[in-house]
Amino acid sequence: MDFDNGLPIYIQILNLLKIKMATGEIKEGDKLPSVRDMATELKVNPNTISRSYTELEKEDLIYTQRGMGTFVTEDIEKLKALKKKMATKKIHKFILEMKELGFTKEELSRDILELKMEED
Amino acid sequence: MDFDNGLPIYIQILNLLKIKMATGEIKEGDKLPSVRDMATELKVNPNTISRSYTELEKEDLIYTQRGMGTFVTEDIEKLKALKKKMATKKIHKFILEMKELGFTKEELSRDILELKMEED
Amino acid sequence: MDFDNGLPIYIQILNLLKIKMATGEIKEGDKLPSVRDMATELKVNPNTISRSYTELEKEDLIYTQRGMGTFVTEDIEKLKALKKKMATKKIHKFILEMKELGFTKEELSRDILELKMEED
Amino acid sequence: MDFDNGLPIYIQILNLLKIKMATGEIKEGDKLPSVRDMATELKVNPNTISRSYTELEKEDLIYTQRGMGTFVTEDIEKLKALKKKMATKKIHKFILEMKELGFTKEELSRDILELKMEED
DNA sequence: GTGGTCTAGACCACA
DNA sequence: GTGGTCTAGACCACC
Repeated sequence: MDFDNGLPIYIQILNLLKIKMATGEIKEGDKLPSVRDMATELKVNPNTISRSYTELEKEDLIYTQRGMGTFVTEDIEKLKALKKKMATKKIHKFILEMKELGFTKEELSRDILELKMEED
Repeated sequence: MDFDNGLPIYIQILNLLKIKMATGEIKEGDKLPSVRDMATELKVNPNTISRSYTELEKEDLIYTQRGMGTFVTEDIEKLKALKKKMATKKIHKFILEMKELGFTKEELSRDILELKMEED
Repeated sequence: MDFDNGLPIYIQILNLLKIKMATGEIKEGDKLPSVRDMATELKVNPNTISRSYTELEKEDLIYTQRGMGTFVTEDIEKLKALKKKMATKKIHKFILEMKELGFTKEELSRDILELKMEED
Repeated sequence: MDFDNGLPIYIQILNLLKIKMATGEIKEGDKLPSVRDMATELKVNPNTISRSYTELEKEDLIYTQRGMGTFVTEDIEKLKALKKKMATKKIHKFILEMKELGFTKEELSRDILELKMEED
């Protein structure tokens, strides 16, 4: 796992966790690794992990129990909403940017399918 | 024109110019506004505009003639390539991210078309 | 009963007991539930209850008889004083904070009455 | 200025700034001291100030201009709303807590006025 | 053991 | 000069 790109490390970790929650790789109620464990595993300072967790907690996606650890929200609806929210946000942004470049949605729809052919 | 979001202002301006070049709103050989003019127009520090121009010059998309000003490249192929390059880059990034969220290209292709219906 | 907010759980429980003593819901000489019973009832670690009791004992509001359990003080004056102490402390803090915000006591006195109208 | 009490320093500073904004001691558009300046002035680590600023920015009460500094929101309505919000929140909390102790609003209203007599 | 806070000092991008 | 991020290491309260 690299953190080369320009984004802050704590954001990259936070996004990683969000994706895992959205795809169900991490489920409701699951215990997240302790701040220290995750820090050593990712070779990052504990403060950095702590910050990722704090941000996620502000979004009500995880919660902490004092002295017990950090857990994914029990509210499965939040996790479902997360996936949908992340997806539509990305799609809208994509279409907006491509429109600026002069693409219509039909072209995009077709290009994406064709791209599939090339890559597979 | 706001520069509220997280991106550096010089990047936002740079992208704006790129899009104008890609869509033909600015054509090969066109003269760009002087650093100072553009700075006052966008209410931005001249250094910021200067940096945008410098970056574009590094990409051979514009060039400066001392005492004359800054101009878009005469090489029309570069501009055509620009559009294609920007588009494919965005598309690849988009598909990659959506795959992480568990979407297939077929779903994306369909979703984009459906999205069209809702919005039009 | 939730313990979501920022306050330490043992403080919340301690305050709860204090209020019950101040309002007479728990009376002088009453036996308190055992640490273990209260812990299971409130779904909390026994250590936490233990700490609440210890703190109350330091304030001479309760006492323990080895092998018998934990009891509210027999000194009825202490309980009366408790109510007054808690009240004046809260009032002073409140007025201090509201003064910082630029409110006079007259305004507060009036606002509280008006607030009553709205809520009843 | 002491930071003795239990609250995190960054919260205390944050609250201080809020009060100054609510009372108009700091006005819309005002430039706040730089992170470093305020840190040396309050004899606190710059990170701590930074955190206070970050939290206030999340509440849209201040904003930062890259490389320029940190400023109070231009939106005067936000500042007015702040005062009202802080006040009602404190009042409600106060009344709630006093009700638990068995006080009616009429008693509170009277007690606050009487308290005035004592203190002046 | 857990997370939360704070300090000290560093580097970076931005204007 | 500005704020943003990160590391290193420490202390604390809580469970």
